[in-house]
Amino acid sequence: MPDRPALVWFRNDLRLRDNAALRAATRGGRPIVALYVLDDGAPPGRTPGAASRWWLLHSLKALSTDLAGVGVELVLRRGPAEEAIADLIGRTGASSLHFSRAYTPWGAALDERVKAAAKALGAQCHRYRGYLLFEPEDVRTGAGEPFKVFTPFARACRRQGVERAPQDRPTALRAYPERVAADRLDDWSLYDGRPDWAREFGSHWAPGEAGAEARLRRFIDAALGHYAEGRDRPDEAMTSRLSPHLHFGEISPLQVWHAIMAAIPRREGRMDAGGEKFLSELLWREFSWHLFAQAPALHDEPFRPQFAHVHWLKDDAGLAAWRRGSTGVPIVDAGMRELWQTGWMHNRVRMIAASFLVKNLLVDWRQGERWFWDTLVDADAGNNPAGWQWVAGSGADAAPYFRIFNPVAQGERFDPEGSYVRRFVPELARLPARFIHRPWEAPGEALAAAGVGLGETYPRPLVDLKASRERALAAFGAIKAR
DNA sequence: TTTTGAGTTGTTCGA
DNA sequence: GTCGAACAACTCAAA
Repeated sequence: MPDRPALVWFRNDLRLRDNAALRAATRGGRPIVALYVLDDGAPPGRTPGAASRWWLLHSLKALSTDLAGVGVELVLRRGPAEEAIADLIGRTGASSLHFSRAYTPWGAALDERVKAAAKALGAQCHRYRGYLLFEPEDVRTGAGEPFKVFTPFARACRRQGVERAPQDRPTALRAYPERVAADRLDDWSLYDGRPDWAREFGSHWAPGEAGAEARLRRFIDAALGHYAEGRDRPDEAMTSRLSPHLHFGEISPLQVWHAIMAAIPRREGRMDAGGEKFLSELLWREFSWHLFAQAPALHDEPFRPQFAHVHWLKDDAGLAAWRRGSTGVPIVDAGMRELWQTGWMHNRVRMIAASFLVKNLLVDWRQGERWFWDTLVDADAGNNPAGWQWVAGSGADAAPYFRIFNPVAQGERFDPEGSYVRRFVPELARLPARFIHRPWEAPGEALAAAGVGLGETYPRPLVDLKASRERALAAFGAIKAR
């Protein structure tokens, strides 16, 4: 009887390096069967959005190519995953199953169903960590409770430390010699290009493990040293842009952590500010998932229950204008158009655009979360709702509700020349810097000279910033009086 | 159990 | 232009 293969189930770990499941499956020189299943068990509304599907398509192509390079075919199947896995175990006689743990409530439930299915067929089931640096249940307060505040959470993580080292990619993979029935990637219609709304994505992103590693290297070489200040500047390319790569697991947070640690020069025990700041951002990702583990309805219910009583406005026209990037507030519109054109938005601008929707337009944060979920290539079931709840003030460790971003002040502070606005809102490109973030205050001659017709080539602001700020203070203030 | 210090990212106003 | 105070208590985490 030939060697019984090991089955590797790829999920959000679309990489060969530092992939514990893949590595364990190949141990002892067993042949492997590599599987990806389209359905991750997500409920309606949490299935991957359009931008995520574009990324997934290209990431799966990259993984298929990488695996083919070592003679292994990536078998594609539709879900339910437990059925696809049972079918493959039956066909190949696989004696073991290896996969990375999922942290979403639906993914965790799927883990259990898959375990049961494998066990029923006599296959050994092995689950590995990888998506996070710290397992959500491993970080606890002195009282044994999960954390609700970032700073003590981060301190606890740093105390625990990151002891593990990333694993190399397995050498000498052996493929299961027989062909297995599989779907064709093109039949999944992850992105059909009609219309070709993602046509620019390819010039901004390189999905796949090689692209992820190149992005990390470039970030460390070119930006890490200036990250502490530069990370807030949407007009400069100072952020890592690793978020989609991390989301799909083309690189592991452990690989990133180690690369940053190796790059940080230690000066008299004090670590470099940029590197330290970036490690802290990685811990924010951990914190989001730590919160998600405490609040499985994170995208749907406010972490602080009293925020369920905020009196949101139903403003479909305002919501539509926000989505389109035609609110009349330049930094907000630039961000929303960056999102549409590239599938990504700078973190600073995410906060500004989200604050504008939630506070100035008083639209329910869930509406914004949903749009980001559909349009971000890094849409993540932990980070996205946690970020929105932070802005809305309903999160565990959120901004106080009276902290309302002034998009003009933010624009002038973080995009001082207006070059970010000029890039994404070309109809304002010729306005002088002193008016670029407040075109409604520009004198007629300045507008005319720049070819701007307010209300014609570029909209007037949807709301008065001062008045809408007051309105938000009143609306949010009302819930604490309860 | 009680107490104490602290908490990502801000804005506005008035001196 | 710059600076400090007010904004609002509240909850968390640890001593």
